[in-house]
Amino acid sequence: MTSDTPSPNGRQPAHQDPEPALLDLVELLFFAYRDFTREPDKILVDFGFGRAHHRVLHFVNRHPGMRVADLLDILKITKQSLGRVLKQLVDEGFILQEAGKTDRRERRLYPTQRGHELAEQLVAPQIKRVARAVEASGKEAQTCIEKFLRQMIREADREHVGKLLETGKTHGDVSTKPAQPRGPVR
Amino acid sequence: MTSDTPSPNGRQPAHQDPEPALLDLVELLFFAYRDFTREPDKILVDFGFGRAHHRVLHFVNRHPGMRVADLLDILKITKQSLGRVLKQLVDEGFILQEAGKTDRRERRLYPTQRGHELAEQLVAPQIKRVARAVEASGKEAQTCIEKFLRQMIREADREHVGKLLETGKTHGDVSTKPAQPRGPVR
DNA sequence: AAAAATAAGTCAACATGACTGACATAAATG
DNA sequence: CATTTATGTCAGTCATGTTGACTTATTTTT
Repeated sequence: MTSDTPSPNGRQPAHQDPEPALLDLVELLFFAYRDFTREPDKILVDFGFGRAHHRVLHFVNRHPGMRVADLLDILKITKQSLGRVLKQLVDEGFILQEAGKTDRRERRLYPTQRGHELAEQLVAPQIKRVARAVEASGKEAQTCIEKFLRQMIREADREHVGKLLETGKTHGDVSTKPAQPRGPVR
Repeated sequence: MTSDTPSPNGRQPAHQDPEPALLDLVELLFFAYRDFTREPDKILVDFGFGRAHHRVLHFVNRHPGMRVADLLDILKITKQSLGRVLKQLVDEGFILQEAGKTDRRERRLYPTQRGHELAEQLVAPQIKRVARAVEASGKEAQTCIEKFLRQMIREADREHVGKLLETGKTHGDVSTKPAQPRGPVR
């Protein structure tokens, strides 16, 4: 038994939180994320896709020329799991594969026109939601929100993710030079 | 084709973002959440449970006396899905059910001692992670982070969630009066 | 008191996306 | 030539979600 007085029937009273505001953040993060993924999920249904497809497509769209190994590294799923959704995306013309120029074992991944469009369609409601939330929080809040989210990433990955965000900005095709892979969404 | 000049082979160049900082937030949210759920996931394995169990147990622990209908309402999953994990949690002694005092159709849900302890064990790393991230972002950041996360919740649910967070603070048992249900985690 | 509505539980069937572990192929590297 | 690497694949399993129809107990409404 804990410090709380237990009911005679073995039930437990609600937990007395040492820092209620932090627990609120924990729970708000759940709700925020739940709704953050809702709109894309709805869109995906029409394409017969699921979340996994979104992740992969988002990555590849933001990082044309990304390798399978890079995806595995960031999604942290198994080859099997990735292989299944990737194959579907390729078969249905959303992603195309190409042998690496310098290392022909590699399969470089690129979004097709369709893939690019779907990726945009999926991320649009997420950007809109974030944009509105930032505005409603006061524009100056953006800095601390970004800081907070970065700090939420486990220390071992933090720098890596930082680089991914950077290289995501440098637009151009990366088919010749590996380039750091970058973040998915959801 | 979009405004970007497509490669001759049908590949698409990386997307030129209208507001790169917002897209960063979108992706950081993914990474933050990914790592936010990692530690509880690891713990759950030892109990033969998954994320669904975490959600249900968290709810019930924070809201003793919650009804099945309340859980369904907030988790937004089907009775079948909830039923499966709830049954496991009951069978293995983490949650107990009791007919409502005023309305005996209801099944009021309560954490047992074990359930209470597991819920605490699961939320602990999440609180720790949030606490550290808040501190590293400057303590004054907490306000705008909370604002932001609240605004990320879809408008239709925002007030409801606000109430849930409130009632979660009022500690006591709610077996006689329904009380607003409250937020899960993850 | 009979009828309707509500809370919960249940059945059967199914889809998605994750897992494991072993193995195959092609190509690069030593 | 041997080894390592990048990728793909086979076969099977599990967790968690879905749908829709139906039952039971109980409360509420007419």
